[in-house]
Amino acid sequence: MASSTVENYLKHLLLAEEGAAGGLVPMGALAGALAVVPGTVTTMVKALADDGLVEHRPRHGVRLTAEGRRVALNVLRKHRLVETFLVKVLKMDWAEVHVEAEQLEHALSDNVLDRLDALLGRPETDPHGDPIPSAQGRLSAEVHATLASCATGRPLRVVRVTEQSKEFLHFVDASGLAPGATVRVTERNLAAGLVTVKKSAGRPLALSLTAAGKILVAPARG
Amino acid sequence: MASSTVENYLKHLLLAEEGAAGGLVPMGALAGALAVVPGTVTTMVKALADDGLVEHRPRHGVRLTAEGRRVALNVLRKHRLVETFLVKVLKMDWAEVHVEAEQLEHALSDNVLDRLDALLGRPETDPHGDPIPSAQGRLSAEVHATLASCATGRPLRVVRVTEQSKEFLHFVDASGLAPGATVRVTERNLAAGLVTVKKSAGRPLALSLTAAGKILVAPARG
DNA sequence: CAAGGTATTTTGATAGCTCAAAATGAGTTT
DNA sequence: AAACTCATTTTGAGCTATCAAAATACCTTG
Repeated sequence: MASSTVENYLKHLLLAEEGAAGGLVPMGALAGALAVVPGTVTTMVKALADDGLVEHRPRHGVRLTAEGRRVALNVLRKHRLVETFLVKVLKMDWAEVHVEAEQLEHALSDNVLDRLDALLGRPETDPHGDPIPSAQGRLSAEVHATLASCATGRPLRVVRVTEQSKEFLHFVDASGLAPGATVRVTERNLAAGLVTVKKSAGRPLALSLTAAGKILVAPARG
Repeated sequence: MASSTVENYLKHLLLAEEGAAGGLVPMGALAGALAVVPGTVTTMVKALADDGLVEHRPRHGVRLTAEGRRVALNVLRKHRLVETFLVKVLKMDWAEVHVEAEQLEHALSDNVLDRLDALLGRPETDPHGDPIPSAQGRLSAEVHATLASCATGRPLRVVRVTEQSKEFLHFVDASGLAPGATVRVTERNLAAGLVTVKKSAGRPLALSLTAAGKILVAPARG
């Protein structure tokens, strides 16, 4: 069994690979994600490479092997299903479940996982709209537009929020921008780095481009 | 935060104290329960004593301090509530939940614990009939008779099964002796080390005294 | 091309938990 | 009392995961 440390390295590597050029993740990026110093990552990555879980290109970066990816997807599946359970069944605040799932994902057996999945009706996304890897290790790679990239006018449905911090999620919730909400971009001011959005029944709301970029959307009523 | 190793030491110490003469648990007993060598226990217990979680009487044994007991009860509460959840909500086999709970008990926050408790309707016992410590750390100390100690004839209700092994629990289940069942002791043969029991609608069943001693009962319709 | 800057790797240590095996203590047994 | 037995403790070592800080490699800039 992979220790929870190993599981965390692989999970963060998987997350970092999405959108990393060439799939090679720099050691520093991984160190940052795991909140450890770079030297520690070098040491651990070499051990993971010995176990065939990652491929290490010295001084360039690291990437998952097929086997490492398999393990990482299973951990991510646990994480997202646990989050879904905590929100749907235990009625917890979606801003709090990330930290809880961070612990539970390493303690859940595949057996319990599958029963949880069945209880929840085999959901495809978690409360943040993040896709849940299937038991077979398939991860939806749908690409979405963001509130920062959309033209003004058209109605949009929020489908995903790609940031786990409590503060940001509370803000999104309070602004009525959680997944499922319908909004319209009313104004984009790239120079000022601002976009303004409006819910059908609400006052306009200004967002930084950075914040808006974390809110993924799809055309509404498609 | 106590590491899961520390939590395990304290939990097993709590379990071992029940029924230990003078409340002092010999180092060897703890070593056996934790499946580590005695030297390891000596080392760890000294560290726990430094942290004020246990009291170590060298060459005699160890016992929980008030603080250690508080932590241990919280872990035991998590363990038993998780077991209850796994059986009641996820419909898992009661013979399998012990090992699962062994992992999950260390990953569950107090917050999640309380919501789980509420979801389950604040149960007082787990699926094996073991009492669940309250959030305030109160543990029911009810003493029960066992199938090995009861006189023949009177109707008895199984209230608790004090053994976690898969094999034993499967046997108990298959024999219809799970908590809630009603039985009668029909014969006791101390010389042969056997008791025979009978369910209202069933054939007689022979049990060793050892096995019968693990099945706790109360007078039926009392 | 030499000089700098930055990411990465190496080195030396440490904390937590464990084992094997030798040493010790304490209570019998003879 | 001397010898024996058994639990406990001590000693020396190893593994995993971490850090701080020095060394190294690579890329860019002057």
